[in-house]
Amino acid sequence: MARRPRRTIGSLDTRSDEVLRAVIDEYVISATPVSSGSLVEHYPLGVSSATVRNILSDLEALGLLTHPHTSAGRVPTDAGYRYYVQVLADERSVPQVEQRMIRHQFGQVEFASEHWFRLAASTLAAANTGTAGLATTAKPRAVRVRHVDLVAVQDRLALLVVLFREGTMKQTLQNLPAGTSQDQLDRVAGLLNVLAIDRTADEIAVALADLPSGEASSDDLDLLSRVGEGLVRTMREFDAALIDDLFSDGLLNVMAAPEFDRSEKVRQVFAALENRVYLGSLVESVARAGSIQIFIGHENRPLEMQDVSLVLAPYGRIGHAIGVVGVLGPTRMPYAQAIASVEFVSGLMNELVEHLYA
Amino acid sequence: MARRPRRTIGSLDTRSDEVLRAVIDEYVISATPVSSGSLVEHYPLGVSSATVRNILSDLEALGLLTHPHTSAGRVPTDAGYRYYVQVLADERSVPQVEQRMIRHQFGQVEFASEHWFRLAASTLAAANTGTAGLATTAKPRAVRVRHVDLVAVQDRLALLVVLFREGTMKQTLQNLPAGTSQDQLDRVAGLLNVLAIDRTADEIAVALADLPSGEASSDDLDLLSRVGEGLVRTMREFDAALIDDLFSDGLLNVMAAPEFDRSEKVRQVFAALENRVYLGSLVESVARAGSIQIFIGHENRPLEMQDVSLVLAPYGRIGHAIGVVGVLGPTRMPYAQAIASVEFVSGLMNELVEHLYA
DNA sequence: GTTAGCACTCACACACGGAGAGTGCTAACC
DNA sequence: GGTTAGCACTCTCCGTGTGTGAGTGCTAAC
Repeated sequence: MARRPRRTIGSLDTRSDEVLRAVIDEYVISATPVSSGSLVEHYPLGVSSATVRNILSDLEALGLLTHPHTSAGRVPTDAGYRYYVQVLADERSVPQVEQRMIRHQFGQVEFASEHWFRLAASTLAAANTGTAGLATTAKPRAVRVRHVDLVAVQDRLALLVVLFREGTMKQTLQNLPAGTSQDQLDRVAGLLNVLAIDRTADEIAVALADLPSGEASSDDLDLLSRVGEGLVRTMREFDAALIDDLFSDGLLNVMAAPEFDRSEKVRQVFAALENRVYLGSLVESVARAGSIQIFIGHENRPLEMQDVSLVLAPYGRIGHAIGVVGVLGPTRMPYAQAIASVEFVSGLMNELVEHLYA
Repeated sequence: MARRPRRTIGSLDTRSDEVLRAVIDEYVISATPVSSGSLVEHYPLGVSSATVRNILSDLEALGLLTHPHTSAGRVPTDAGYRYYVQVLADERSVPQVEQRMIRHQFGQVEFASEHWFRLAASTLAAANTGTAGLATTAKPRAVRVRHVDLVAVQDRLALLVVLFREGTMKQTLQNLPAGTSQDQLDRVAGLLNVLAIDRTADEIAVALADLPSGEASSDDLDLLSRVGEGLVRTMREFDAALIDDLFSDGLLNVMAAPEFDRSEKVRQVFAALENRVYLGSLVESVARAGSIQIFIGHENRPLEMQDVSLVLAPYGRIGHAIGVVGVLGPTRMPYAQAIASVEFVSGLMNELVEHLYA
């Protein structure tokens, strides 16, 4: 299972790889520039610190590492992380014990999708120190109606509940003419079901336009077209959104990272998360790729997000509803672990979705 | 309309009041200790800085102000803010123009309650610089069923939709025996409606226990008691929660305040907001009081919240669903303005709820 | 009671200096 | 030729010292 294309960036020699891996692993833990000395001390490189220094300066020349200042250790660049992710990261997986624990938790939870998303987010947050977990609901392209329901809430007001074939649902309040009875609502709901079932917003709009109108129309038909329009509006609104709902957990973990000790930085991250347009575009591209995608630091367009990385994987069924789960953290993030946990959780969500809407 | 009990704390003389008000007003703007000099310069106190210094030291002796250090200006204490809020704050109200604008926005928004809460939160965030807006959904004590619906989602799975008399709704997925038809679901939904309507969880549980059971039970009755149990569970869970849903906006504004420039402080605030237990207790006490309540700094129990203040007002109908709207900010907060905007928005929410569930 | 004057205090900003960490280079070594 | 020991060099960090300015508290005069 070649998860990621390996060696797409020309590989370095083995020892350089080893040193780079050691630098990144060490830096991810310590969050301070790593020196040649600490490398030979903590990693079995089998050479002296002087040799390591030579290698480090080569890696720096390649743009994979930098130097805060002359007498400081080395820090990975975004390119360094990219190389690490692409070539160096060991393909690990979530330990069986944890897998069982997580599966168990998903089993425990009330059989309702919102809980799953929360759980996915919190599982991912817990699985990686210093990162936040993200989960979007599975967002279909153009939803089709499975079932429509109308319930009187008050004299001039009804709740319109729509269940979509793709497994999500929406509800909105609809204004009614005065004196509409629940009986009439039931009749109209029946008509609307026949008219709307298995159809998209556009198709329903066409069907509504074809209704006999004008003089010959009864009260029921009037109400039908009125409620139908509300239905179409609701569906179009839903279709237009790039992300339906976004659950996150562990943002506090991210704030705890030393790179975010000034609240100004934290603000940026939060502001970025509220930037649904960019997140939407990421979801889009992850869905299109159909596999786990990693966005590192400056690879993110918005300036506010150039200090963070995201590891995102799609779940759901292509052509149907697709959502994304993943983690967000500082660029200094345990990528190997993050990749493993994101892949596991997205696989799990896949199973759940499959099972639910088979 | 005596909104808050005035002069419950023994009043100082007029001039001391004026100076204290000036200190607080100035500090809220500048966020730096205010000196006697700047007071005489910016406020029409009609006395010299030496006199002001005397008054300041009196106010400090009373515990209403402090001193970061000898040669610094004065800073209000929590007690100072309390006195300000209780006695000094001018009873202002939101300007007519803004009121109209806000009403207009509420009118524009889709007639669905979730939007209102979001709008309430963002309105409150926008109305006060440096504070966040909060809104909880109206949470009834013990909900009663208005209508129940069952929709097949998949072979062994149905969506149970419950609409409560109090105006909220819940949905959950229910496991079914294999081979259950929508027809049967419709019949059972009919039975369940008869059994559950206008009843609380406990009452429904009793009614379910009274069902003819054992050998004589048909498939429908089996399914009814099964789904009924799910309904009771859902309702009990909902009843038990202190807060159903919490919307917030403008947390970024709070982070921008100079007192929160180190992310450690910000973390505390966020952690506190995730402490639903404490927030629930606040909501409880605001609901019981039936009027706007202010919680200043150390008046908050959790350590993490002793640097923030909350201004909260209830809305809804006592004995029915009650929710809370308000703002959260640093103790250095424009209280007069916050009070005005919170009272306006809670009034507005009241109107909306009244209109909806009259 | 109010105010001018003044001594006193203290944070803040800045410069200085030593210590320590870590590099880069060179020359010797294998 | 790659590897390594040795060493000079650089730069941050931290503690110390000092001057400056803001602001108070006190006193004595108004």
